[in-house]
Amino acid sequence: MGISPLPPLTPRKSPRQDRAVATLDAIFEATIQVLLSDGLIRLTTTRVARRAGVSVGTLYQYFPNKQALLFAVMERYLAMLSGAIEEACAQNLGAKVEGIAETVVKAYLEAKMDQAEVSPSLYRIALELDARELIEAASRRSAKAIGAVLSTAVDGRFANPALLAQTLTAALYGTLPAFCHLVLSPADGREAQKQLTIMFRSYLASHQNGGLSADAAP
Amino acid sequence: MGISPLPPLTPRKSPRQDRAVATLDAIFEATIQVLLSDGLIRLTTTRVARRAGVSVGTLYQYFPNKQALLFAVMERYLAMLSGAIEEACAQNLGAKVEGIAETVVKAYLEAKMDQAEVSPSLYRIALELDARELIEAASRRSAKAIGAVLSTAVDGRFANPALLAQTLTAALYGTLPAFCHLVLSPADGREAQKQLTIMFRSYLASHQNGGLSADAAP
DNA sequence: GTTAGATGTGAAGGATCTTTCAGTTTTTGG
DNA sequence: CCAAAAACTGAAAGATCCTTCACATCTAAC
Repeated sequence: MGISPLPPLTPRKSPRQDRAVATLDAIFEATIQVLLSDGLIRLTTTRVARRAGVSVGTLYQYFPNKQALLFAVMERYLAMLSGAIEEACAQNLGAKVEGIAETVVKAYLEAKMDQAEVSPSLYRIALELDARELIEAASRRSAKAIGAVLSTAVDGRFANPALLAQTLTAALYGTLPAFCHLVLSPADGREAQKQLTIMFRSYLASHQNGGLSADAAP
Repeated sequence: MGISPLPPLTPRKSPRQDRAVATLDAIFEATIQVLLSDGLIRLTTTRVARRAGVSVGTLYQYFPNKQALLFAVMERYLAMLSGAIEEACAQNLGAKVEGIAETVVKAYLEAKMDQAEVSPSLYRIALELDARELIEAASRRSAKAIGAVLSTAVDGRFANPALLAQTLTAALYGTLPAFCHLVLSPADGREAQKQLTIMFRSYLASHQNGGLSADAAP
């Protein structure tokens, strides 16, 4: 086993017509379903295709191999998460710090609760293929958005909003692997939201108006 | 797909000679190694056997199928965990409550840190095959041991030591899936130990000498 | 209506895997 | 030292699975 050829992981082609978009959606949905009902070991390209109501050939038209499919599913999930955060941030430009903290946490957890029952399966993928870069990329996007809202907050100027945003994002995404193994009940979700909001608010308050030097960078 | 035949998951036979014990150990170790280097999808009975320095046939002498092997690996890991707790409890009969709390947490986390780098892989197995019953059995064993020490504590009588033990065990094993996806550094381990010890001590203190009614059972 | 490009099909090749079994080697007990 | 039991071997059958490819079908634009 010398230098492995490193099979491509990027999609093979993008859909141009509407029905192709529908096909792709069906494939993604089917992948989740198979993962849920059959497990990762028994997840088969043929099985996924059949569940999606397509033929295997169609699947391979969009993904060069099975791993690329799993990667794409993971990517799509993370994009949904960071997308929700970005949208929430965009709608809170110029708001107050308290409101920002609450909105960000709420956006994240609501997006997560929507996918509550599939998240354990996605976590399984993340463990299997090494998805660190994917997760980091998503969290970088979120941090950028959060940094942007923070610097527009009407109350309080932050010495280093980017650093704060990075910390908050880490806390947010850090709880992801910790919790996504279990299916959160609505009650659990509410409680988690409450606790995280409090944490974020106090963290931000301690840095408000230069409360502490936050510029020390190695 | 009607009623599936439900393949057996129990070991095929037990080792009688020393070398057979060594073989089994090698197989277990090899399973972990393959899981670590190749992932769950590429974990193959042949691969495991080769890494263990045995032939496939030997592997199938002890396990009726691949799933039984994975189950056994999981079982062995959990037995180690609950075994560590049981031993710690046995050596603290008649001790003080503070000491008991500290010892139990320490025993659990030390056992876990020993296996730090394999724990993510084991978690992958736990997700794949449904290991809930296994985990519950292990935590029941631990709860029994903890309940026993608590009822012998020199200071303080507990109204319902079994209930307290059950709660503590849940907290302990509950953090297992939450944390075992990451490789704990020694520093993280120390910090976790500190926090859990504090939590346990205060929980126990609040119930000491009938501080609260703890007998409400549904 | 025609045609080029986009999309979809599914049988089949080739690779890999699980599991078995007939036979060999090692250990134990006498 | 010998026979019976235990342990081990590894080739190979049978089952899956990944992936491709030659071909059919559909869509859009002229």
